[in-house]
Amino acid sequence: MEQLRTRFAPSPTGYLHIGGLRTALYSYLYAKKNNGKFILRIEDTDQGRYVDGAVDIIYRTLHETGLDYDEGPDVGGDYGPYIQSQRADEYMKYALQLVESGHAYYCFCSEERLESLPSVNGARRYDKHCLSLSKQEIRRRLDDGEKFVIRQNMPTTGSTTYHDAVYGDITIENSELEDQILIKSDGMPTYNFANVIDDHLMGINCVMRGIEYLSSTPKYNLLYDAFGWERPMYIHMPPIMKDAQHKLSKRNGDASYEDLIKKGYLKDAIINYIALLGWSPKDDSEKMSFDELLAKFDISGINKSPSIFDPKKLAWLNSLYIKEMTPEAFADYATPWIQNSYLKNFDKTLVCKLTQSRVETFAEIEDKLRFLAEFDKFDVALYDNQKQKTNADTARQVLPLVRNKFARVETWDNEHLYNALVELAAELEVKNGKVLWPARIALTGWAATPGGASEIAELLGREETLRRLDRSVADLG
RNA sequence: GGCUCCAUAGUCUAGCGGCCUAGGACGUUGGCCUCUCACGCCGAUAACAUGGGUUCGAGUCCCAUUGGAGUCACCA
Repeated sequence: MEQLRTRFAPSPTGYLHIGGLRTALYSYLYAKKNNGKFILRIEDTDQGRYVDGAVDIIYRTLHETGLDYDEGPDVGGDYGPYIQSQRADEYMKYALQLVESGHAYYCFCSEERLESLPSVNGARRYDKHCLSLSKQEIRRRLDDGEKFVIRQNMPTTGSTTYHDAVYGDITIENSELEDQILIKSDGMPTYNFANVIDDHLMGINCVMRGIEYLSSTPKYNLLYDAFGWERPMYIHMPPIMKDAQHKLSKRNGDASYEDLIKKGYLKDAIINYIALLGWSPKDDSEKMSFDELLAKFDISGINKSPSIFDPKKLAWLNSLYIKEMTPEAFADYATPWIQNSYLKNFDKTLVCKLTQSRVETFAEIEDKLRFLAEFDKFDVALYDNQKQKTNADTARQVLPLVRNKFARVETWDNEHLYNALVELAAELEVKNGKVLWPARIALTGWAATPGGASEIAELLGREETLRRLDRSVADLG
């Protein structure tokens, strides 16, 4: 059997979007599942939209996420070059072949004439005006150096049907098809044309892409037919939405892969989550490693309807990946966030210990412990706690004793500090909560904190702990 | 607007005529655990868009309506 060859063909116009990444993911998974090849091709036929550095982002993101392509601009291959602007010469040749066979024709129409065309149902349609030009006239105008484009000559009757692996059979009336431009007046091919030529030349027999191409696929097929080439297998996928009405897009400032990484999402969680957007495994698996994804992926699990990107679920998945990291790995990954904030002045191991099970993204670490850096006067009502039976009055009695206990603690760590507090409670013949609660409030001024009084005291250090205790006692009057 | 496609809870989804008094997950929420919070564990909440068919039987098939998406560029 012929080897499966599929490709990811992005345009270097900026960051790699979540939708694009998912397309690459599915293509990669499907290719690998079938012992096929996954190819990267850069579609830069529109110089106007080229963004510097965008190509590098594509390479980097794909490699970082493990979507290693077998052939591509930076890794080579037998079908290169893999950048369309470097294959520019090829396209005209094929377009001319189509002109020769009558499947395409020269068009000299001016922009003004095009704009004057009547619009039908809200859309202007080219009227095949130049199709009737005589050979001599075309020759003459070409010799005169007139600007031209080459258009595909669509049949006006009949219909075109094709099969999509996700959406099934799709039929479109040929009369709906416009004589689209194949070669632009600057001599460059349009995306649609270059795509077909390159896919064929590169032996691509499986095309996976977004649903936005579903309705132009008949045009592609007509091109394949005109050349007498075999049509590829098509797998279109539904869009990823920001909400019910809007697609996720960089234009609206929606998160790209890089943004998510910067916010502290793990690449495994991102991949895992987007795999689940529009696809589901046969079983009920949710959290899946890359290898499990590879084992379970199947195009029959691809959904037909658009799915909305849910940051909450991504965050949940991310927290799962964070929790399963070893403390060392977590500390390692958290380093940039810690180093770039007030947290750099605190014990990293302790900071990590208190936050690993409490954050969904690394960016949250900073917020969770902000009381370490900011200790302002707080409302004494915080000492009120029904369950522990504490309030400002009980705090006033207990806090000075806590201070004294702490002052005498020799080894400043959680265990000793905790024992000191429990000991105090025992001496006073009260429940632990009666001293633990006010102690924590007095040290932080926060109703809820990661870790308890002793853990926070350990993090603050002896000096700062006693200082805060003194101040809180003073504030109680 | 024309054309194409889609339609299970707030969200992601399972379901391919009887196993569905619709399953899983996020979220929300009650409880347990607990030095508060978080984690973890146990429970709850909420859906087959509507109307017609077909069939002994419909979330599953057909049609219509409604809603949504995509597309209609010398952009990809």
